[in-house]
Amino acid sequence: MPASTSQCGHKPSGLQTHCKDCSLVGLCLPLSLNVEDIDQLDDIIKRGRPLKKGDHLFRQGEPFQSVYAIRSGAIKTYVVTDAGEEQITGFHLPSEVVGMAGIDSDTHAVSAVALETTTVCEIPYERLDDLAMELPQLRRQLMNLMSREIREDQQMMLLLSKKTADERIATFLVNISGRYRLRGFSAHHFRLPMSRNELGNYLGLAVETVSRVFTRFQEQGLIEANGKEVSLINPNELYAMAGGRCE
Amino acid sequence: MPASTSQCGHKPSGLQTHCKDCSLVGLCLPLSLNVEDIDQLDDIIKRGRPLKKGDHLFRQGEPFQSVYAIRSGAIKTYVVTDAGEEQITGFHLPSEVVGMAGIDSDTHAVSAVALETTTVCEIPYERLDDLAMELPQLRRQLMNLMSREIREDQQMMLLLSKKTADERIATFLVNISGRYRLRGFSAHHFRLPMSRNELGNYLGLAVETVSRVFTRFQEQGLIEANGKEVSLINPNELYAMAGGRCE
DNA sequence: CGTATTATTGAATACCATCAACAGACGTGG
DNA sequence: CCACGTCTGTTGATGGTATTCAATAATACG
Repeated sequence: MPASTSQCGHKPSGLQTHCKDCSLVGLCLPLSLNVEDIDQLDDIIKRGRPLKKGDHLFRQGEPFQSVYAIRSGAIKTYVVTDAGEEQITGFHLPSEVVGMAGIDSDTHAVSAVALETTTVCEIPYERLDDLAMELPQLRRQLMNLMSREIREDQQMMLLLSKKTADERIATFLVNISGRYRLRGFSAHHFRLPMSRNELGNYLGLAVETVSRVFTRFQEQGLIEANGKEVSLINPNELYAMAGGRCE
Repeated sequence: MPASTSQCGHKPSGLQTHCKDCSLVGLCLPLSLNVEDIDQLDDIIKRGRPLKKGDHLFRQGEPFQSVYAIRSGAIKTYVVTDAGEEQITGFHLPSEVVGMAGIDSDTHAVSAVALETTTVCEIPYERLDDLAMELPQLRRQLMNLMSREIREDQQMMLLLSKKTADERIATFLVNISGRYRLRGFSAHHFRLPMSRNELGNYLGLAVETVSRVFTRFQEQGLIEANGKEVSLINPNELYAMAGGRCE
């Protein structure tokens, strides 16, 4: 199954696509730019060929030159400790921008890898920074994106520090459901792009715990799950269990 | 004891202080600005009277108007869940900037409270944003600050997700030690501005666990602790235990 | 079609939280 | 200055939640 891009009306943008034709223009960096400004941003963006599942977009420690907006597919970002264990820091869907944790150093702070076939827009940071000088809206949008990421990471700290396994999974499901809806996909039925293992890693749980909670949620009639296919049967209950704040 | 400002040569800046006279100029927002640019930044900064321990600098949900650079003292930031429980998202020392998680909304995303007598520089965001248009260095520094915060939050996610209680405390001690050294204070002897309770909350541990780890570390000759006074006896061992990455 | 990876389920263990009691620090007011 | 109450910190005993270990089942992949 060709994943997300086929689930709704989004056109999988071809290599030549421009920002103004992209269905994600209302969510992505160009948000609130006027037409001429969008063209300027468009000029500095490089559109590469698709990444296959498992391909790295960049690796922790590599020279930092660009940030990347996801056009289709899904990306996970992760950090590795000295001990070699990895911590997934985020799953990223179309319109989201990855790589911003590397801005203040000359190397990438995280690694980014495709979870499925994925296309991205590469945005050279030097040129983006120049452009941000001229376009106040763009500068604000950049700051907003980073601010939002800080807020989401802090919500994640809350989750990892205070929530039970059930609450973590519920929070995750409600959160990703909302993000799919924002992008025009079904909020109640979707295919998770990540494995149970990656989900557990991200949520601070063992794989087995993730599995157990999924089966328990099914027994309780909260969800139906068949591998990575998930349907939310009782979103309200999940939302309550998640403790409200999910986005 | 009048806390941090008396521990080394830093002059506790009076109300009239300007950025160019501030001992923190090499760590704070003005970093890498030239003299004239610093004056421009200086013009938009409001310097208020000190906050007493327990005073709120701002509260989650209040209108977002400014970010704040800490001049002396210490601040904790925290989020509260719908259930009313709080998660501390950071402890902040002089030269650090708080409030940036609220940039992309019109309300503050976290609350900020003084842990001891604290002075701050208020920086109205609208004017900072305007100034960022003219001063490329300032814009970069702002982006750098946010980028760094994202990285630190992600390291925190790693800690909360993967580390044991011992590793968490060791990581915290090594981290704050380095931050004190950066600011010209002793790296091996300091007074923690937060309670055991707050430390546990931040690190995802129960108060009792924090207490036990502190006593165990003392028995092992790693530290000496007397309430909030802490000496690092064997920093190398602590560093190893922390798993390297601490900043 | 066979192998490797991923997912599920069960049993035993470990780590930390919780509960409870006490000790010490702090601050207030007598 | 000391008595008092409150808050914070320490220590011990117990229990729960999630991990770990182990085995099997299902899925993906060449």
